[in-house]
Amino acid sequence: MAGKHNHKKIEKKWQKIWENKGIYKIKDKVRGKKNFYHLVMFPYPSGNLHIGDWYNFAPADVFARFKKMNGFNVLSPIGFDAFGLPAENAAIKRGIHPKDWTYQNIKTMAKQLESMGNMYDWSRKIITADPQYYKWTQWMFLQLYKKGLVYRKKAPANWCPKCHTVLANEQVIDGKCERCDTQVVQREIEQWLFKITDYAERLLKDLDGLDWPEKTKIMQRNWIGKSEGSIIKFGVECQMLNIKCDIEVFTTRLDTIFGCTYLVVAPEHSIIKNLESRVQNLGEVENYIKQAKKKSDLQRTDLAKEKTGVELKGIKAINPFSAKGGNSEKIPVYVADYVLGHYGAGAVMAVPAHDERDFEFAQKYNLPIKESISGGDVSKNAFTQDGILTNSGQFIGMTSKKAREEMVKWLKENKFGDKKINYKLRDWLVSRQRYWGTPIPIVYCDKCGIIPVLEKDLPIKLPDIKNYLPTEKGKSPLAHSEKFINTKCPKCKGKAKRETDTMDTFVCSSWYYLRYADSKNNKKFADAKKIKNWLPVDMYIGGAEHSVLHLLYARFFTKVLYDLKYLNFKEPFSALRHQGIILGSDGQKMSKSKGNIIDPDGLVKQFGSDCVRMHLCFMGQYDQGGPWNPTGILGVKRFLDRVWELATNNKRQATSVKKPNIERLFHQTIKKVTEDIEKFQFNTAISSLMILLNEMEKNESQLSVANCQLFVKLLSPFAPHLT
RNA sequence: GCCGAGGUGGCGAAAUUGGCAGACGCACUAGCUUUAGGAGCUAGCGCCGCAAGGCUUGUGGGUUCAAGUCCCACCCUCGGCACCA
Repeated sequence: MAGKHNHKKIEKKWQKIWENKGIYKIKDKVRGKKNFYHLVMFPYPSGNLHIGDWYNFAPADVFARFKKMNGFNVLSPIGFDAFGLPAENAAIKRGIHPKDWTYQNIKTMAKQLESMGNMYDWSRKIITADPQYYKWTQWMFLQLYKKGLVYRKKAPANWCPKCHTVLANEQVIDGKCERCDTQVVQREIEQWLFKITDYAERLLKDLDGLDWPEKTKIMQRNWIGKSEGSIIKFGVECQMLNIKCDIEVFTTRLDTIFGCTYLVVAPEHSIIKNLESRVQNLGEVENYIKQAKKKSDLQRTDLAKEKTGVELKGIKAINPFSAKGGNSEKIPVYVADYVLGHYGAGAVMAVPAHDERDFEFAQKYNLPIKESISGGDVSKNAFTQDGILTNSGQFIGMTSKKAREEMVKWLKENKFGDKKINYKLRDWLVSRQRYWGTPIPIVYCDKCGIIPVLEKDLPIKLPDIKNYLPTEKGKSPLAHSEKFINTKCPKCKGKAKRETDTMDTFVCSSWYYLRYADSKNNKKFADAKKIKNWLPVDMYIGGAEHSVLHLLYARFFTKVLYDLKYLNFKEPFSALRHQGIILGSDGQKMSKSKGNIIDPDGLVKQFGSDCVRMHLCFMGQYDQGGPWNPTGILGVKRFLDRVWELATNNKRQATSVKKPNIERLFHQTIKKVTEDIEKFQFNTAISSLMILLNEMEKNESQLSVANCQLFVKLLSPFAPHLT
């Protein structure tokens, strides 16, 4: 064994031995061992394994091996998130069929993954674009459908003009498409949605018990955006009135209601249509609404600096508190696009004295500013904090908090409103007008209407069509395929047509962690017993970019399946860790155009997989990332060569010479490495191993074979191929 | 604007129940060694200074025998949200 450390030969050798012996084929149960489900977020087949993928998978494998050495029966599976826009766009760009492109990439990437020497159980591999897999994605859709959690709606949707498809709200970043950076526009399309909002409260509450980064939990909480307030009915008065109606508003600051000097409704608000005949300046109003609708979401927020609106002339609202007091005060009603149609009641009571937005609007349109909470100077600025009520009838002198309680009581007693909780979370739009995705298992029958496909008819296979390019009209490419669309109605057996949209790829990844437990099952998405053996996931590792998307959707699916009694747990991922992002040596985000991409294959060739794995662990804090240092890896290379020298020295005496310092240092290092890996502090674990090696070399003559073997063992989660 | 994370040598970073700041590594310098090296070994390496000595954890205050660590104010960088009433 002595001689220079030849990583290429050794790594190949061990990888072959591992494979032949099948030591990473994990049994569902091993006597005397506890199961540990260790999972990395599966990659999408982009073409090549990126250094960022390595940074996710390599340190994660260190943790998995560590757990295994600690006596757990560790499942560490891998697969491919194969459907979706990124893969499809890349294929289209190269003029290759998405299927060919994807499966070709999977082949290369599987090979690259094997070169890492991770303890993956390849026998459980899943590919979400395989019919055996998406059969169950479709089955999931049907379960949600049965439970009333799927609905169809024609509504303005985020449309990416370049990808030719609708996007979920979560996929629109700064008004642009998450994938191609194109400005997203609003477009009216019929589409399918999942009622994730039904689960808002549970998605919020169940975060508390999770061992997740606090940051991620906060991001999810903010995304769900719970706010507690009240709903208030303002009476409406028109000239020549015989219509009696109300405008409902939502507020969290009921205590400020005596300062309300006008109402604002969103351009989408139904009151405008309903009272059309009473609006004296209808032309002006309609024109304003038209202008507002033209704006994209981005423009609506970009124009935040300058608020605009139009009064609905001829319509007045009556504050219920003043109405009851006898001298009902009539206040004007405006339509303005700073009020959102989809949140709360789509209308607000404007209190310029105590709300910055209303203040700005009131100043611009010369509306009265009436103080109702003391503590600020409302002639200069809106005073938005809580305080003591003034100018507020029977509530004068109360604190804001107390007033809110008393005023809700009053509202309820007088039937003018009630408490109300609102969430920012919106339903999950899952229709995609694209080829490369799971077909939605729905059929349209002239007689029976919209009918779900029967479970026994699954999977509805994605046809191999040549014309897979997205269309500008907003029709899925599947609409071209006569063979695909024409079918029989599952109910009346008459002629019917298939839904041609495919599902958002996040649907595929919302349940894949369950499939690994039983990836080849033909009868169920996974056997209940096998699920019980492994789930929930004990440690989940992946990028922070999924903080709200994938992680929220997966939690939603788990809860639905729990309610349907398929699962006995409510949360899929008990513990979660994120890796940081590795930047180019120039400190910039890696990209082909900047030419700063680090190629992991080249590094492995030059330094070996152990060295690359270890360097990634040594770079710094795992969740931090940072610029790639091109020379830093040399230190790890030297270290591994020195370990090799020490470990392969045949002349070493078998009997241990008791050297107290060394023995003590061994104990300290074992403790430190153990604690640090548990905490994902791989960098300091390695540094302690380096310190130990330095000491060992200084006392080389006194080292025993056992010392060296122990050292190699300590090192083995990081460098599993050594010796 | 709001929420979150962070700011320590030339570089990546250690160290926070307050106790010698800079472990470990990269780069660098000198010497040894090698036919040669971008290999190996030995030594040095926060900054200023010939030295004695002084200074040093984003900035400014404060608490303390003692502060990177605690308190107050502010600046900067990164990530997220963004008219959510």
